[in-house]
Amino acid sequence: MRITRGRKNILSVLFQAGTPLSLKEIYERVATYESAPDYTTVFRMVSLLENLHVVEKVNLQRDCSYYELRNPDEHYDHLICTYCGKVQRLDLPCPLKSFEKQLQKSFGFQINAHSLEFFGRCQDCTS
Amino acid sequence: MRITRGRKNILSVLFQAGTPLSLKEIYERVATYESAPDYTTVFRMVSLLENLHVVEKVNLQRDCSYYELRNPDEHYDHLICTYCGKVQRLDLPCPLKSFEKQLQKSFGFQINAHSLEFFGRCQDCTS
DNA sequence: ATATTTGCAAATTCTTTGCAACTTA
DNA sequence: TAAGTTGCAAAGAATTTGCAAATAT
Repeated sequence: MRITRGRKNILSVLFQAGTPLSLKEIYERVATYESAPDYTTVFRMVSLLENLHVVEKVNLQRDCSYYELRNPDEHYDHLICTYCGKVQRLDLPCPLKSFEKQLQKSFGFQINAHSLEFFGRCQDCTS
Repeated sequence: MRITRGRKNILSVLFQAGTPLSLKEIYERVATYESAPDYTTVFRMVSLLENLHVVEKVNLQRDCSYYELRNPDEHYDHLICTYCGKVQRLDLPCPLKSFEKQLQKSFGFQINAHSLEFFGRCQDCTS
């Protein structure tokens, strides 16, 4: 696998984002760089990164998929404000670790991953 | 709002399902009934029910949306087997109630809903 | 009779693929 | 040069809408 200029730029966009981005958003942001890759290239690059578990798909209950960088051993849960649209990562230790062990025991279900998103109203939209 | 035969049938399919269904699946199942509604009707009915909070959209990380009946005051988390595709409802008290309160306090984020799905290998696929 | 609901066809939008041209090691 | 990568165009698929005909109250 080759590290081309375009790919570096896509990674750079993802790295700077701090919040999940749609393919369209990645494409638009990367378009401001030199040698901007085309939409298909963004799609293929993100799919590749997803297969390598470097990028994770996040479901924001909108009309397309969103993606964010992750570490192989770490993943994020999210707080999604349905009023202003802001998406925050939940920077707390995931509350489901022990629950997952319990599930494993009671149901014999071996858990490899979970997705957890909270929807509501953020501080700015409450006050 | 009128309770037509077609709508009754759609509700009946959802009621009997016990697991989230895609629009296509609902359409196919309802097609075995008398006076089967067309796909668009299924779409519109399910959208309507979703707006009324009678039906909830579930993200199974597949290529389309899935829907299931819910009670106004209750909702389901899911165990999704990525080997055989089986989807089980999690019939345990949701482990996030107290965590949500904590979030409310520490982040000032007022939570209205969450989606929680576990992915892994079910008992049948482990043995 | 009036308002709602339905079916069909077609538009939209997101996602994905084929292939020839182009790079990069 | 040989393999991987890119762009363009177009295909596929899920979702959504317009509108006239049909139906329920």
